[in-house]
Amino acid sequence: MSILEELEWRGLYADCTDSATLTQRIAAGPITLYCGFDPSADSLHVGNLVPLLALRRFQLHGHIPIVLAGGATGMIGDPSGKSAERNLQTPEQVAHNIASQKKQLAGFLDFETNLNPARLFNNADWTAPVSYLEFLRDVGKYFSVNVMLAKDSVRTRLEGDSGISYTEFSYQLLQAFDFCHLRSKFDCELQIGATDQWGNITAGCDLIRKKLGATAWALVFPLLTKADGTKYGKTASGAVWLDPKKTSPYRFYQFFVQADDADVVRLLKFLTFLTREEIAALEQEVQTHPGARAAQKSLARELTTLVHGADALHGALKASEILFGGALDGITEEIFQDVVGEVPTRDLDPGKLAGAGTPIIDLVVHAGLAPSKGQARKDLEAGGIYLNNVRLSDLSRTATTNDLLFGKYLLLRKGKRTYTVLSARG
RNA sequence: GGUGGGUUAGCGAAGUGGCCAAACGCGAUUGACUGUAAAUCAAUUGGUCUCCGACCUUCGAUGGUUCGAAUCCAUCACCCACCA
Repeated sequence: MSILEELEWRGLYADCTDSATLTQRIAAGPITLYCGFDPSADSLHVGNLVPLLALRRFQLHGHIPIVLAGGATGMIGDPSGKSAERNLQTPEQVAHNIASQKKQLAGFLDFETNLNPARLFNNADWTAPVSYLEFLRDVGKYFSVNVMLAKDSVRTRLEGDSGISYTEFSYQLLQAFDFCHLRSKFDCELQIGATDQWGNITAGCDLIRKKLGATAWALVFPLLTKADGTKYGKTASGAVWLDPKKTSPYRFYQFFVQADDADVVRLLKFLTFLTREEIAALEQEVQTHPGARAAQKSLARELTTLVHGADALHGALKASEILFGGALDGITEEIFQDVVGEVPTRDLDPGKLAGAGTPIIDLVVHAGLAPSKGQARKDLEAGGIYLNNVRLSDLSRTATTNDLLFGKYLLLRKGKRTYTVLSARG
């Protein structure tokens, strides 16, 4: 199966500038391709996985992937998919974000192989030295404003209330310049991205044709959305990050375990390297034994291993067992330590537990599980507060030294799965 | 610039002198059921406390009338509509 056929069955093929010639080109031998990543945060999130893994899929098929960090484009801001003008990031922010993302980007591709090593560039390297006058003459001259205005990303903004600044309007030129540069210096013939990048990518293809008289292809895949049409990768508490400091491996694992039945097969195709047969088997499972959620668990296992490694997966599985398993009877301190690492932790003055102890309600507020004592009381009355995984019902209940696990921890829980560990050491 | 209408809790929206911490809907939180699901049902949804009750702070802002104001009056700010 060729890379294009594989993308097709995975549902990753949305559009291509010329699939017939691209098919021929790919059959003829390894192709160099790239995808850019926007440094709008200091970590990648699950939404970035689709393009990143697509690069990896190409590499596995023998092609040469280039990861492009948007050190230049990140200074401007891509208007695609945005309904309003963005605030500019400071150069320090962009530099910081690039540095953090670079490490993550590097983890998904093989830079060491002799055959088709991946490469990583920062577009600031070739964009920053170009003067404004040079840019207008060498790049701007090839663009028709009429065409630029017709791009979706620009048109929706012009039709909306907020308009678009000259800065963001110019964004497509910068991205086109990148593609053109990579085409001439590194023989990069293909750019991939999500469908919202179509306009920016084809701008590059046009520039390459006009300026270099060469061919280049655009290949885009669908945006990762849920069955209800909303954007995938967000939870109530924000994006799901790849950085373990921002989203713990446990939460990362749980995010995928909780995938909807209607989404899980598509997610397996988009985000894992499982084979067609393996995914078909899991799809069968979803239909015959939905309650077992084998597909969700496979998805979560695959991705946690891929992003965080086997050890982190082990910890996340153990923590899940405890946090969803119920009673804490007989657990060892070693296993509990996994939980401590995966759940928010707050310090607690050990003196507060001495003698009569501290009311549970105060601890719930201290742990950040309730915004006020009144709310904490209501949660407790409704049976939604657990100490060490035992439901509490007594309003006047206090926590004392006797409740400490291993002499230093209190495991406080609200509802089914919101936990905080109170650490009373020292 | 003129005339009229509006600004109420996370959002939408009732309330036009006391029974208003403010109907109702959505959202959110908790519980039951369940598959760590969906749907459904129930409770809660300004704060404090000695919590079946009491108190404190809220209805754009400030000041006033009144025993009593989200509600009446004045000024200011912002939004909308129509007219120029």
